[in-house]
Amino acid sequence: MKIGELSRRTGLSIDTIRYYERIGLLPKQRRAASGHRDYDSDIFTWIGFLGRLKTTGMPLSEMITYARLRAAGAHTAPERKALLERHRELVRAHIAELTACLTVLDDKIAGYAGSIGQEKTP
Amino acid sequence: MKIGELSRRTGLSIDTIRYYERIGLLPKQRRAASGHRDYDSDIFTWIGFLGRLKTTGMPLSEMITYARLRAAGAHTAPERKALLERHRELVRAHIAELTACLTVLDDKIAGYAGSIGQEKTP
DNA sequence: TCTTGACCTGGAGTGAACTCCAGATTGTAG
DNA sequence: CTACAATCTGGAGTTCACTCCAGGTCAAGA
Repeated sequence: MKIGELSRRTGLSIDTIRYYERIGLLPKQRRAASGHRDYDSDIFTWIGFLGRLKTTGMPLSEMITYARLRAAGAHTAPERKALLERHRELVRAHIAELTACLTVLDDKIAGYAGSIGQEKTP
Repeated sequence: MKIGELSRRTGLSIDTIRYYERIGLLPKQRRAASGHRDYDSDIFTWIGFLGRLKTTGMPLSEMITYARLRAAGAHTAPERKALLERHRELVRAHIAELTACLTVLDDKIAGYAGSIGQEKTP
């Protein structure tokens, strides 16, 4: 699969894919004779996982750390596990924070519902 | 209250407070004779609310929209309410997304737990 | 009064994560 | 073979949300 198709199928722009490769998030890709990058479908698993990390707010720098550990081999598994566990705690905390904010939003909106036409709340 | 104290009590840096004023998130502040900004404690409510919006991922540009509507008077209440309702939906969606990712993380971590020492998972 | 710390402004600089560009190849449909 | 679409590289540019700086004014304690 060429980069254009990978882009279409992952939603990442072509530039982003090349950028991720440059910074070490994606492996230095094997090239076709033409010099064009040639991907096989294994890449979807990895890109999908990176997407999860990204969605949950992990900075690229930390994903790169993870990618490097992964590339370094099986003996880094404990470190990777620890990294994910730390991240999981952050995500949990973030969800809790968002949930609390949601309540505040609800209250605020409820306040507007009651006061439209003559309100004065912040 | 002067800007230094406000900074200490809100956790926003002095520069950030001035920046927020410049971009219209905080009102053009009344000054003491010295020219120094002079805040009263009403500001905490507003800054606190902005903090909620920020935590939930609202971009500054949209907070500015909200701030402008608020400053324009009570007749903008319906618009503000609609803005918050739209935002609330985004937050809900985001929480759902994070929760789903959390499950993936859990699985991944569980996978590591079972395979440390001889694994080969992504 | 002197000094030190807080505050002022306008503007430049920063880091994160892309995004775009020029100029050169390569691949492919007609 | 021609034209045009896709890809390549290295590097510059963009957006967001701050953060820092220079050069100056103001204030409060010894």
